[in-house]
Amino acid sequence: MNHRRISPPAAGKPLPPGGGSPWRASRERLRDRELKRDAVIRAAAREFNRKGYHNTSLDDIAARLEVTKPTVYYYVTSKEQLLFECFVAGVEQIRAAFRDVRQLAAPARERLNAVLRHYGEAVAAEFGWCMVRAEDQDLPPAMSRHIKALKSEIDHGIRRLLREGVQDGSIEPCDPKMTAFALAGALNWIAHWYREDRSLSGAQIAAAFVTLFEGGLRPRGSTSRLVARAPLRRRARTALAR
Amino acid sequence: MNHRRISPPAAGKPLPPGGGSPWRASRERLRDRELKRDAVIRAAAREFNRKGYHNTSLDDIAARLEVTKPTVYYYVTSKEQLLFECFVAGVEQIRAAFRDVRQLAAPARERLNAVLRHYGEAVAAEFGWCMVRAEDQDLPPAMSRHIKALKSEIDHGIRRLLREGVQDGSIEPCDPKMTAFALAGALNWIAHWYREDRSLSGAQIAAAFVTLFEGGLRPRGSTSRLVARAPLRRRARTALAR
DNA sequence: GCGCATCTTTACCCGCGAGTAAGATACGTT
DNA sequence: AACGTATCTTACTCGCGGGTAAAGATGCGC
Repeated sequence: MNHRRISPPAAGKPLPPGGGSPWRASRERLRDRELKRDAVIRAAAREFNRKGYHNTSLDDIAARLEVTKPTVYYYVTSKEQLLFECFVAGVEQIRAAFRDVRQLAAPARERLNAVLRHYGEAVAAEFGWCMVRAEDQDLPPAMSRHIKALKSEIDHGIRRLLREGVQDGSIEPCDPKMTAFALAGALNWIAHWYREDRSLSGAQIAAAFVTLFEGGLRPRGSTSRLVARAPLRRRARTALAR
Repeated sequence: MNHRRISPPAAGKPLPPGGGSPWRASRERLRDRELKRDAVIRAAAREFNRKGYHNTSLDDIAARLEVTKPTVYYYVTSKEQLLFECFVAGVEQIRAAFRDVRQLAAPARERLNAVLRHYGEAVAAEFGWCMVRAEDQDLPPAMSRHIKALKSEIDHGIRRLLREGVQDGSIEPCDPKMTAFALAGALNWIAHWYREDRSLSGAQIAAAFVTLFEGGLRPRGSTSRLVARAPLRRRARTALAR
């Protein structure tokens, strides 16, 4: 998503022709302010994504918006808040995925897959980096607690779906905690490399991952070709611990 | 691994009783220096792990070692180098895993599993955080390139094992690139949460992950109980895209 | 065209933390 | 004892960057 397409030109309603009440006018102004505020947050997300939180100065963000630093502070109270807002925006997409899926009648594994696909897309999207790489260390305690709560909510949402899946038989029995960590980890990690390698869309990546999660590496079905040709390699010299 | 158990008391040879040549003495001093240098790097790794790279000052590291900042600079030329050394130390463990496994006669999937187990343990260990969360953004170009090369080597090592597995039939056909990303991502992510939740050992986590990677979520074997009881949930209100 | 609110700028402050210079201390060697 | 080297400390420098004060610009209602 390119914020330039959205913020300064402000595609929305070009103020109603009837001329408005004083209230109307003030509401319009407010709307404008929030658009600009969003643009600031988006710009921050982009820069954080490019250079990392600590390597991004507010001057950088301001420059990217072609304004000066105090202007940024006019819309936001601190750098921390900027990161926080990005985080929340990213997480919100995932929470939405859980809400959507709750309405479905499908077995838990399919609902889980749907969530994971949205999850992966969110991580690959605008606020993915902020959502995933934001360290609670960088934020004041109140925000940090809030973020942890949100993360925990998502984590437990996944675990819950896993448990339900084991119950309804659509998921192989497993440790929900470890499994949730593995799934979320694989998806979160997308934020680390997707910046450099955008050869696939977020949706494609998510789909590929879900396929792996579902089926696993070990071949299914006909066990015939399983042992087909394990070529003899050099003699084992080291006993491989564990 | 607790560096206090290792570095200052210096478990190794307590200087040979024969008394030494002047050379001997100077060698002993050198040895001492390198022990201390290691202690510095370990201390840095611990602090980076606790508070993050940017939130850790060299004064912090020095204080942890009960020395002053210039002492740290006596053993190391910059903060960046500190991070770099930690990174390399962590990666080295994983490279060792690849070397070990190359000697094995097992099918590729088993060799891959062995690598992944070592990988997971390394991430959960002392330098795991540095290896995994170090952003190339934080390092000067030369180091950054070096790190990327090492990362790439590991990545391609995994992809190669995947391809070999598909060839020898021990691994279900898959996209090696995406699969490698997923596997490594899940394991890398351990570094994010293992600090807070140490209820399992690195080896246990790695084992659990490998089990999931191998088998996947979808139940195997008898398809009998698969459709057993998918309880009808609320009607689907939203069409779940994709 | 005046006054007021909104928005943006210029010009600053200031603390933190990386990095250093130069002097103490300890110790082995002669 | 006297020197030299390795090690560590005290006491700095200095720039970056988060944050702010206060003065313009812009525009809207009257």
